[in-house]
Amino acid sequence: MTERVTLSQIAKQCGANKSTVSRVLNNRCDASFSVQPQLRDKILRVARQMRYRPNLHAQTLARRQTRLIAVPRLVPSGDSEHVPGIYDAVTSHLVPYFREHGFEVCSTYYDPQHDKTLLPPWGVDGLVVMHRSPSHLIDELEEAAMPYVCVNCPTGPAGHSIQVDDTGGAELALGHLLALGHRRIAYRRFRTHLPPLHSSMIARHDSYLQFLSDHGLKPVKPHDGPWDEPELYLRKIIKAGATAVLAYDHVEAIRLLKASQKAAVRFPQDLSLVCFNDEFPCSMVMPSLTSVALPTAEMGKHAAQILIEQLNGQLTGESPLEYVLPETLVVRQSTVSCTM
Amino acid sequence: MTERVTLSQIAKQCGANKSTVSRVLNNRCDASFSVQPQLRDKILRVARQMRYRPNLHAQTLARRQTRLIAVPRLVPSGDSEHVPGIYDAVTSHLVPYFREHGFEVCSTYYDPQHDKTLLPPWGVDGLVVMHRSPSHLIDELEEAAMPYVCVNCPTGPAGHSIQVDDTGGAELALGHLLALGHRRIAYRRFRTHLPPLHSSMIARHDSYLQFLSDHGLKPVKPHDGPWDEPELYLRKIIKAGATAVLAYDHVEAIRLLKASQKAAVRFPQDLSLVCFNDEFPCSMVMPSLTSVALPTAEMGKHAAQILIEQLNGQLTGESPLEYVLPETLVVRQSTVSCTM
DNA sequence: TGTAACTTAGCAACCGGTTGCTAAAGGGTT
DNA sequence: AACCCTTTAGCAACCGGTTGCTAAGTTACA
Repeated sequence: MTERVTLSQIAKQCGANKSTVSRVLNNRCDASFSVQPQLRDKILRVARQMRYRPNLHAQTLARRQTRLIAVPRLVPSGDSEHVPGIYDAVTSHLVPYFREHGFEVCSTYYDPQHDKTLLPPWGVDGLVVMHRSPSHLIDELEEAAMPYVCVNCPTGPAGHSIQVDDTGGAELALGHLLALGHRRIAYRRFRTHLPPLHSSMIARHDSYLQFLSDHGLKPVKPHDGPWDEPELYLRKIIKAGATAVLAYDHVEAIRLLKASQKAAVRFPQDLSLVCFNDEFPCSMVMPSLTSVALPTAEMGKHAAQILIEQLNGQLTGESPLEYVLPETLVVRQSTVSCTM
Repeated sequence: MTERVTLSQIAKQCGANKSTVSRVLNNRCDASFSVQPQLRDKILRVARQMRYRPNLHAQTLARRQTRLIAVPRLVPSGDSEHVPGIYDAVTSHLVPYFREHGFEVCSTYYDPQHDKTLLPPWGVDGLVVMHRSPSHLIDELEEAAMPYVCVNCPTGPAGHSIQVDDTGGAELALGHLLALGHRRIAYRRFRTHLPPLHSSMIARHDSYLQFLSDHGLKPVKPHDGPWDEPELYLRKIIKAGATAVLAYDHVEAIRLLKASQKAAVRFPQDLSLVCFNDEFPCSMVMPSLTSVALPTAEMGKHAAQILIEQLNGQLTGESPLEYVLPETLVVRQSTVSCTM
């Protein structure tokens, strides 16, 4: 770390004591402290001249609070292509809100392979967790009494969380298809053989089954079990009479789009397509994708709000908050009336 | 900040002095210090039992170094859709490398609207800058003698940097088109009326002009000046006889793809398409995009390497390093032989 | 037995701020 | 002039570690 201007240096310059300088710069003019305008101005001037920037480590040590929020980010393992989820969207809404309230935000990097904690080695006042994390890591947060809020991922027993209503989103999407006359609706699951990485993998699939059952429809196979390559999957569901597909996310949807040529399926004429996650490039592909938008702005804002309240001690004693935010449907070109 | 176990508490538990505990936990057994195995083990055991985690702020203060690297990230302004560049790809390669060398990495958020510095308010040992930043911010880094390395963006007079060879990349792309028989090659500029946000906007365009000129070809208008909507742009270049397009980035390319229907152009039959940035979803759109891949892994690794060497004082006195890394061409479906 | 040399561990200052408490200076009143 | 109150500002301890130096205890050797 490069050497910086310190309080004492400023104090010496001004012929004052560093405690005075500290109080002036922090505007600590309570009943027990005051300065003459003359000295005050001099201190402020000198500090600006010397480009004084307080050492946050020292401040943290003395104040016992950092006003720093960590947002752990998953380090992508291996050389897999970076596929964007909603992390960035939510984070970008989180940051300004925290800043308005005097908190800084930093992303830390959590590598499931190596890291044994979500907590950064430097102190923070709180965390916003956006990835499903091993429960012992969440437990650790609670043991350490570290304020945190989970966004779109499972929380611990005492943790507040922001969830999205995937069931409602699925209903919007499926209702839309139903209204367009579709009766044979398939579900395209997430691209992995691994056990569910995220609760949405279960929620979206379950909601699919529930909705169909509620409306007297039968699921189109395959909707679970082993993962088929896109082309094979399309052939299977077409054979099974599907006229529409609900995809786990935009990436799956885009892969289906791509496989359509080989599988001799035309979107949307032969098959309508809806997906979760209205993120790039949903609006830019051809046909543009009808998709369920997660309320990323709201998620970010509420998460920040809850965490700030926690930090201000306004949420003690209450039972954990769980906000469930609605999703919305953005209709585009990939869904059309059923012609079958 | 929640209260944590401190050195002194451990020391008291062990009936030892905190300095001894500190040295044991940090394995400081130089010539001037040693402990009996018995005490050593006890300290280690108690520390583990009490789940001791050193306070990094205190350590930083005492050691005068943080072993923390900041990677500023642009806060997207307004509600614009998050469009991924290569930031994430590079960062994900940066992190493991730094960690292997004992450094932690955090992303900080830089908001051009409000922030007057790239430096986070807490101390860091160095920065990896990946966004074109106002030059006075870079100057500030140099004045503060803060080690930094710029990746794919302009650096200050004394700053090391990692650049990519956009000219080479353009030559690969254009050479590929040339080999396929294309002679009327258009260039699709970045989607903004603003002055160049990034040097690549100039470099790629210039390289385009240079290559054509070198090979006795004429640019297809419009390749600069006001930005046209994708559809209008396509109509214009088709009218001008274009058989291929080089796009500034994958987002532009995808937008062109989308506009093709309205503009009555077929990719790749009527128009071949190459773009810079081989990122999601280049391989997943239809037709998949022939694209120039930036060496994100290499960029991350070299950036980390240079910064670590700087931090170790191995790079003093030398003139600034500038690594220029080659780009590679990934040929996919969007480019075919010219049939005109 | 005295002493040099080595091992083991503690003292205390320091990193750069913050803050409770106290002291000095200034002003007003009796 | 003595006294009290208020304003102004400094002293010093503290936050939780790190580290140079020193002290106590052991062993080795003359």
